[in-house]
Amino acid sequence: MIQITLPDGAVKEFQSGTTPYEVASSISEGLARVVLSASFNDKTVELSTPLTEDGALTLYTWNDEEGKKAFWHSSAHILAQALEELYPGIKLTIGPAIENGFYYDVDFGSHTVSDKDFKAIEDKALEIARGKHEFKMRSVSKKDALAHYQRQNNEFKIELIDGLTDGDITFCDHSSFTDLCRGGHLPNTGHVKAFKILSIAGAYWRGDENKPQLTRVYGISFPKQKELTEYLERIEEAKQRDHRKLGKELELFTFSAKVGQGLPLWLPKGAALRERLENFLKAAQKKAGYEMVVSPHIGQKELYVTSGHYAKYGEDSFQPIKTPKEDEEFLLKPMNCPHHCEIFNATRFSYKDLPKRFAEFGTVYRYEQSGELHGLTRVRGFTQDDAHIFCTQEQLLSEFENVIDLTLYVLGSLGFEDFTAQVSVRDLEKPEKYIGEKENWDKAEAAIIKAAENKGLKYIIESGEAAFYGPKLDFMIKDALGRKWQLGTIQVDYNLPVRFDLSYKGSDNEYHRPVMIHRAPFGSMERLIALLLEHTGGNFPVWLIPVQVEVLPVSERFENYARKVLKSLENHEIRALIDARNETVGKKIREAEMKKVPFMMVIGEQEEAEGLISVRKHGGESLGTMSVEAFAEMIYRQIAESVKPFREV
RNA sequence: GCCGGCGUAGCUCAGGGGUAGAGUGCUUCCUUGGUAAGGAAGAGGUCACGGGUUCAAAUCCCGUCGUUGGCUCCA
Repeated sequence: MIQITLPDGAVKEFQSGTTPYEVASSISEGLARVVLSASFNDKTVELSTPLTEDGALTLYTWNDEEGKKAFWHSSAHILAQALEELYPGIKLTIGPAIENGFYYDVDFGSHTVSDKDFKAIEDKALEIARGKHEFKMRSVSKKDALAHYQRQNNEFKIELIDGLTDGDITFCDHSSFTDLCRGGHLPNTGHVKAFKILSIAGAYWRGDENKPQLTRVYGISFPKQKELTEYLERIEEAKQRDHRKLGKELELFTFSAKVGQGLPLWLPKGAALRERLENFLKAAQKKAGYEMVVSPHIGQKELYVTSGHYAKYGEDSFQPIKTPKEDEEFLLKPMNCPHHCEIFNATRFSYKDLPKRFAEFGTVYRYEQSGELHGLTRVRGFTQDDAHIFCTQEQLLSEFENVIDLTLYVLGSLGFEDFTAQVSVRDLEKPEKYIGEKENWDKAEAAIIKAAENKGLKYIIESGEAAFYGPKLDFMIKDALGRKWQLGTIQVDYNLPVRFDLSYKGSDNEYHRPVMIHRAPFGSMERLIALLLEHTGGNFPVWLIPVQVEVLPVSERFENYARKVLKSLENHEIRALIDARNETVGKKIREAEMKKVPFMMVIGEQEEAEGLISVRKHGGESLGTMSVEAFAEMIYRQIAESVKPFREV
């Protein structure tokens, strides 16, 4: 007999050799119907794996991440079988479950797959699913495993098996299909009732662009058709919040092929929005002890050779600008740091002057690969809300913590509650990617983690995500479709101070090297506004929204009074427009609603007679009639409540 | 940069080897209105660009540019 501990702490006794599925059945018939996978002593097992020792068993259903993972992993097997049957001779590589669905990377040989093939693949997959084929794991010797894939000429699987230890190799069979697999499946294919191919994409073998490119087939599957339909509807809804769509509708920004790829053009409403955001941050930075500086858009090539950026990115950047003078070359600035280093160098500072905090909304230009450009989130010209803090080693920790405070204040004020704090450290296996001394990297990484700990920040550590000159604390935010983007970033840098020979006079009358913190709470104006659009669906908070009020005269007879109201609103610093077109009120309201204007003022006979305004909120709620002054009071109060000033330093 | 999709009126999109379509916006007129679309008329397109196939190309093929879903990259 064996003792099985269940998640609720209950201990039950079973015959040795009992399977997790049988345990589920013993608990209830209902559970047995919905159980999808299991883990035993924190190791993934099949539901059919006989348990032969005491241990803790967890059963997973569709409502658990682990259950979904098994579901989608199993679906990847089904996809692979379907592909193999439809396109004989293809080579399978890897096919994991992902956050939403699964994919399989396949070498299709000479066949080109396109969306026209999706239907056939889906039909075949569903046909396989309906066969209720059991997933069965079996151990295979390394020799047999290699022989299996040598017969198929599948160099990819052979490479995978080469990296495995003999004795640890398992295959999974279902129907007539066999795949190299670690396990974690559904009992059988019959659980999969809905199956959809989402897209295909090129993907490099092992994520290395120097290796062959495979075709990645993305799919998703569900236990019920209805859930697939709902999933697809959610995707469609998310697309309604796409910042590229909203930016066009709300007249914030545009692109022009003539101006160039990835170079946004800001329309009046968008430019004014940027200005409000800049002023918001400037006010907070002023309280936090920052000083604004200004640096030019270009710098001599030598500047970036000194900083090390030229060696790292020179080839892949906008190429140097020539001048009439021979051998003179300038680069469009791809970052502000070197300029700020020279600003620091312009003055001899004593330890009593530090920290120096130089801030600039600096526009930079980076030649991003064409395939990387994406709306406003990845562009070739963008404005960083940049600042560089030059401080002593002793000040580093508290300065870093202060920047965390500022960043959290900024994110909070803008309503970004759901972010991931990511400590981006170097990849210890690829030291060639980084510059600087190991001790300094150790110090810098330790300082970031310490600061995050002190601030009680919940963070994750990502290796290999550091900048080439130093580690970072990045604030990652998801867009409408769940893609993660880096907004705020705080970086510790021991390298540029050396390269620019920065120093300050210490209390010992000796020169010392300052430490540098790079930081941008927004990240960039462009990306911030993109994410803000996707998070709010364009319903910005009142203090930010381009048009706060639309004045809607009921007919031409009331246009004069409506214009007086408009003037009065403007005198109260309220951003208002008038819609004096020859249209019905209903139509004007509808359009103002669609433009997401938070307040509408319908102006007719009654309002004019009383000298008041009647206020309708976005969404339909009526606030009744009031004076412009009373309205202004209300809106001021609302703004004051939604965006509080940064704490005094 | 690589793999796939897409590019038709200002915008959203349908169509598709035989003289270019809708809705919306725009202009003008009628209507003078009360909280999510009042009515009529009109203007507006080298069907992204360049080649090719064909009696005939917006449509099929190739290339370029732009865009988009991924991969790689992201100072």
